Amino acid sequence: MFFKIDFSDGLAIYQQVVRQIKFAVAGGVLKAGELVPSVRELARELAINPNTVSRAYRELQSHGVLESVRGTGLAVTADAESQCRNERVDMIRARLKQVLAEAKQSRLDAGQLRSLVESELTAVEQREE
Amino acid sequence: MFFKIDFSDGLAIYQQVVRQIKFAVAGGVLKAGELVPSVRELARELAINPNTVSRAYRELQSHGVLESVRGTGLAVTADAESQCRNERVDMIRARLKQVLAEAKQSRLDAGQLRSLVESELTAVEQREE
Amino acid sequence: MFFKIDFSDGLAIYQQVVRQIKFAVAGGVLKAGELVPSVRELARELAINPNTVSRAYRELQSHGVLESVRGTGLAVTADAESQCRNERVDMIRARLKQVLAEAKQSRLDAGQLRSLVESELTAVEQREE
Amino acid sequence: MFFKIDFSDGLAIYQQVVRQIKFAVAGGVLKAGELVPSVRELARELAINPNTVSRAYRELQSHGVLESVRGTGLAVTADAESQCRNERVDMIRARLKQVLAEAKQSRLDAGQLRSLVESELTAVEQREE
DNA sequence: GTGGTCTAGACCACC
DNA sequence: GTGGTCTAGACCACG
Repeated sequence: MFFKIDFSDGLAIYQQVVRQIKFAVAGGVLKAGELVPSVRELARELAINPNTVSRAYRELQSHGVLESVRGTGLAVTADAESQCRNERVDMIRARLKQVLAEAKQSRLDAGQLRSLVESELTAVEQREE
Repeated sequence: MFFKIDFSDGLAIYQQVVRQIKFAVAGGVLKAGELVPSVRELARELAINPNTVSRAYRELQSHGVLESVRGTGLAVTADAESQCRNERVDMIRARLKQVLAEAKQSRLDAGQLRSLVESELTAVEQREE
Repeated sequence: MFFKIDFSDGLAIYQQVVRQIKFAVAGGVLKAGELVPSVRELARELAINPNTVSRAYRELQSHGVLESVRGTGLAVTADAESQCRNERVDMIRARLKQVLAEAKQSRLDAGQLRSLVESELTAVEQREE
Repeated sequence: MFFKIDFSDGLAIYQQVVRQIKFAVAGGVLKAGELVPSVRELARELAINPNTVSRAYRELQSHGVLESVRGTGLAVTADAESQCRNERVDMIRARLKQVLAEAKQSRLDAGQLRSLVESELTAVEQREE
C-alpha cells in the first residue's frame, strides 16, 4: 500500500488510517468502486492490529467514503472522491494552523519561522519527486 | 496566564502544558528564577484538574526546566531559557514536518500546498502584530 | 513477584517500586525484552493503587529502563541491564553513605559502629543463602 | 551548631532535626539541663523554616528529651542522655538494616557488597579525625 | 499558602 | 486483556 503509520505522532493510529485513506481517495490513488485492502491484509502491511484497521474502516463507512459490497469487501463510494478532495485542504489547513499558532505563541521570530517553513516546504517538495 | 488548552488537539493536556511552559520560557515570557503559577491556580485558570497540572510540572522538573523551592512553589531554572530556546525550533520543526509530510502524501498539488502554507503563514504573521 | 513495599520507609512507594525494578533488572531477575507485571497485577499484588504503579512505570520509561509495547505491556529495554547494573552500586552507596554519616555524626564510637556494621553485614549474608 | 540538613535525604527535615538532637544528646554534646538553640536561631543556622524547627522541638518534648523552662527556652531533660544513648544504636541499626536488605535484594555479589561497605566505613572513619 | 503523594474510579486506544 | 490520561478528593510536609 501507499501509506505509513507514525506511532509517535500523537494522533491515534486508526485516525491516521482514516486520514490516509481519505487522502488516497482525494489524490485519485483509490478510485470510486475500487476495493480497499482487506482488514487483515492492511493490518499485516502496516504492522498494526486488525481491530484498529477495522475501526478505521468502520469510521470511513460512517463518513460515506467506503461502502460494504456483499461478500467482496469494502469499496470506495461514488461520491467519495469529490468529498475527500473538499475535505483534504481543510484537514491540512487545520493542522497547519495549529502548528503555526503554536510557533507564533512561542514568540519565535517571524523571520526564523518563515525560513524554517520555507526550508521544510522545499525539503518535502524535493523528496521523492 | 498566557496560554490555553485545546481539548480536541489529540495531544494530552499535560503535554500541552509542558510545551507551552517551554515555549513561554524560550520566548522570555517566563524568566529564570521566576515562579510559575501554583498547581492549583493554573488548574483553576485552565479549568483542568490540579493533578494534570502537577504531572506537567513534574515532567518539567525532570526535564530540568523547573525546580522546586520548598514551600514556595516551582521556579524556572537558571539554564532553562537556553535549553528551551534550543528545543523550541526542533519541537516546531517536528510538527511541521508531520503536517507537510501528510500534505505531500495526500498528493496535494505542490503549488496548492505552497500557496496554502504562504497564506496561513502570512495570516499568523499579521495576527496581533 | 519478588519484591515488597515498606509503607514506613519514608521513601515514596512509587520510588520503592522504581528502585526494586531497577534492582531486579540489575540482578538479572528481569531480562531484556521480558514483560514486567501489568499495572493492575502489580498493584493488586503489592496492595497499592494502580496509579502508583503506573507512576513508577512511567518513571522507569523516562529512565529508559522500560518501553511500552502497544496493547501488550511494558518490556525491559535492551540496554536496561547494563544501565541498572551501573546505577545499582551508586544507589546503594548513596544510602550507605547517609547512614554511616549519620552514625558518625552521632558520635557513636568507631569500634562500636564497625562491629554493628559487621554483625548486620554478616546477618544479611547468611540470610537465605 | 553541629549538624546539617540533607534536603535530598528523603527523610523529612523535622525528622532529621529530631534525630540529630537525639544524637547530640546521646553523644554528650548536649548535656542534661543545657538549653537548645532557640527556634529562630536554629532555623536561621540551618536555613530552614522556624515552623519546622518548632515541630521538631515539639516532637522532642513529647519524646521526653526536651522540656520547656519557663521564660528561658527548652532544656535537655535529666534522663535524656541515657534514653538517647539507648535509642541511638537502634536507630542506626534500623537504617543500616534497610540499606543492607536492599543491597541483598538487588543481588549484588556478597563480596562486592562487603568491600563497598568496608570502603565507605573506612572513609567515614578517617573523615575529620 | 505551597508541592508531593496516594487512592479511587472513570474513559479511551489498542491487542 | 493492556497502558495512558484525566478527574476528584484526601493527607502530609514545609513556609
